[in-house]
Amino acid sequence: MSQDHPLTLLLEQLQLHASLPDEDRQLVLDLPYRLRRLDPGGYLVREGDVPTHCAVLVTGYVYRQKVTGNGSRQILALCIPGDAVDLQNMFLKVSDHNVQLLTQCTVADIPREAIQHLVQTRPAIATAIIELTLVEASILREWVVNVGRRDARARIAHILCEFAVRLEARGLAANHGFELPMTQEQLADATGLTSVHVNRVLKSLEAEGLITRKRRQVHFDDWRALQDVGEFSRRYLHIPDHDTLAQTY
Amino acid sequence: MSQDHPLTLLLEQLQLHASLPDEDRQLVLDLPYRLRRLDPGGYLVREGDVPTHCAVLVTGYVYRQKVTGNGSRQILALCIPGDAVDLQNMFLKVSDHNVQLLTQCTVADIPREAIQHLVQTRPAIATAIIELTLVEASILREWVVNVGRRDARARIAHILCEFAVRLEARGLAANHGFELPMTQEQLADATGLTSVHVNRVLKSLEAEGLITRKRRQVHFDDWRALQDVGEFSRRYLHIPDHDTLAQTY
DNA sequence: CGTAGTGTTGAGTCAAGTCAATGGTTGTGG
DNA sequence: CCACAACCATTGACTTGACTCAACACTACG
Repeated sequence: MSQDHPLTLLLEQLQLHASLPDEDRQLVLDLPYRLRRLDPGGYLVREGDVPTHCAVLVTGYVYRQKVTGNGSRQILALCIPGDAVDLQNMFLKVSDHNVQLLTQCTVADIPREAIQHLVQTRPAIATAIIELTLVEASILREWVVNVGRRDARARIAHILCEFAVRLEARGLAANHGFELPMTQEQLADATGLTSVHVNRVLKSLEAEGLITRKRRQVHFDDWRALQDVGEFSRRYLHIPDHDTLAQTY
Repeated sequence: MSQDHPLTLLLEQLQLHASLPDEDRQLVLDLPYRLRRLDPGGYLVREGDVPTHCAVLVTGYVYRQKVTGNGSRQILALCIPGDAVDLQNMFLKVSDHNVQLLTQCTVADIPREAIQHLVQTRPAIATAIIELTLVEASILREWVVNVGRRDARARIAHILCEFAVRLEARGLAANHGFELPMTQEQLADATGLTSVHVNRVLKSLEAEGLITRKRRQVHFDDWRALQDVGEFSRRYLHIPDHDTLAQTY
């Protein structure tokens, strides 16, 4: 399995809970795909679309979002490299939300039929996809809690913790610090706050010595305290314990 | 397919997007199960559990919930008859949330292995389960929007609309009115509000002629207006259009 | 008929929002 | 290399939707 095959991270993610048979592994890597390079702010999927491809994120970040009647936006999820961005659209007819680029990205477009065929013929892959989808649902449940029942400090601390642990688990973050490519407005849209208030909370977290910010770089000066503020527990991410990298958190 | 087989509603739900082969249908109905009757307030699943069965709701309602550090509770989803309550636990090791009974319920417990075996051997069933899971994720996304970006009036209107349409789609609600078996406190926990505020909002919706309440019975006097207040659109529920009952909404 | 769980109401408070201005950074083109 | 533009971050003053606290009313049920 060559390290620079664009679907390597996807394959790793599919094997997070149980490793696949050799043959299945090869079939995933043999999936037909076409690489695209896209700029920040653009859309990968729009609500109401009837897509024919599944985009797998190779590099960069995207987020899922919905816009409400009064024009405000809610960010629903962050996708990191290796995530299959529109599994929903492979199996449901119409997209129910938008997917927008956070950074410049490389995505691999895989035809809908190729994925469906794998699911039809490879039970282990079908199971792995079910698991992926269930983990995504679990994260969404935690977001409902975050936005519904935590105050601004806890919301922001929590989302910082989540992002760090997920990146770390996929080998994409340095220890106790990472590049957070979100503006404060995007952070606000992810936490159900306003950008003004996000700013105040970030500054207060920094003033209290929990984090340091330099550019978009965030460093955790007191990881334990930040977890406490955000009531963060890794359980809902369903990252297996044998993943030693993630254990450093 | 006998109408009073306890798994009939589950089977219908699995076939919401594509009908299953006859053989698969029979295999679903032949799943081994054990019926249990449980009282309101009890727990079906607790966070941290390692369950061995999948509970399918036959009658009654349950909800998913999580409790935060300061003791407040967030309701994450409502399950109605026909829902497979712990699919997550069939494929992930540990439960990440609690499931609590809203009303008295009858549940059918199906052994974990029986479900997994079906998924391994019946591609059409695996696909149907993926679809179910994706719809559940879509509903969760809408809940994040609801709690993150809508005011109290809209949140409550929205959840009333959702519940009504889902019940209707499964043939469980009368036209433009239904039994809402939730206390105002539970409604508050589902919308990220307090019960006091829920009370005020419900009264104001009633005063404006959008709904009528009698006991726990809710009637929609102005369905269109209620949808507008809640910015409700059925799309995210992914209920196929050919479902004529749901069309009345 | 008492008790426990809900629902209802009012008064006062507060976390977060709004509005509006200022300051910093980055990138671009002259 | 500088000037300008666009975008983002920061700050202060003020407002407000929702919360808190606390009392009281209703209903169901043993």
